[in-house]
Amino acid sequence: MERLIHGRPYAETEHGPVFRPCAPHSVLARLGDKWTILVMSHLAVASGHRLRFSELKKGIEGITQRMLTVTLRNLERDGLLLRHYFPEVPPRVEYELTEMGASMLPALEGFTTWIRENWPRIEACRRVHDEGQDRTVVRKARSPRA
Amino acid sequence: MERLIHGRPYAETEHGPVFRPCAPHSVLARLGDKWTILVMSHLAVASGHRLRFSELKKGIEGITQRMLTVTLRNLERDGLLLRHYFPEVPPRVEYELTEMGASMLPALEGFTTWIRENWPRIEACRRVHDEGQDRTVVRKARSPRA
DNA sequence: CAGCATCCCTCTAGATACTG
DNA sequence: CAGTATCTAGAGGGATGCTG
Repeated sequence: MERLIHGRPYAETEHGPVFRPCAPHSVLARLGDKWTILVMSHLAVASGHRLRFSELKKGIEGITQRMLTVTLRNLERDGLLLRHYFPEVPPRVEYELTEMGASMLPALEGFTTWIRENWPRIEACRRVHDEGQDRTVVRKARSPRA
Repeated sequence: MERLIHGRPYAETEHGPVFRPCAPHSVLARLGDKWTILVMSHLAVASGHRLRFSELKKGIEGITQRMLTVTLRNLERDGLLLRHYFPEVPPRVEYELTEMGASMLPALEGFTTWIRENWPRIEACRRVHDEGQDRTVVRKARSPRA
């Protein structure tokens, strides 16, 4: 028996529900990395929806050449991004979201709205929780991350 | 000047758009980790919307005690999860999503729908791309991850 | 039962140097 | 300009052992 809960497929078994090994996870993991969403967002708002490597690098504070390259290659591999190479001297490369890539951000919009609305509360919860931990001993914060 | 694009705030500068240091990223990074969504999904569909530690462990294939504990503590820290401790012998602990936690999965639904619809295409793109790389030399696939 | 503590290994991101 | 190659520090995650 296959059902959907919150858009996720799962099977009902005798031991309770079991969720699928999770195709969504692979996508969420990609989005959860440090630079992917920033790159996609910049391409989405760019005039002509295209940007050169150096324009992306300038527009994204703190990204290194290497990480920009890696992020772009991963997006290209997933079919979310096109790479246009112009063999000039000096070389010019332009990046552009594919149709699928461009359709992803609007699909995410409902969730980003939720995040914006709930973020202050999440932050407040973290502060309260972390203070409660800091009795007499300084402990490592649990995955600060960002 | 502050605007919204796809639900994300950004500022228009003389050098082009600059996105905020990204509150959403911290949330997406949490969701992108290996177990968080599985834990939340199980709690969402559980009868009574509560599960014991051991029930979660049994319901999530492959998770270790340590990772389940870490995941639960992180969710608790963010105010997405409540921990109910019953000082019996042997001890019993039940976990339950908070109102905020329960509201997160429905907010994510639009996006998980997008993922389900586009996942086959993403997979196909990856296969094609990876084959194109495998000329004469076997290279490491770029972040297989899942 | 529901954990915490510890060890260890892998993978990632960042820094740096070099190149077509 | 737009990368690639290499090195390293640190986080994430698994295995194991111990405990209130």
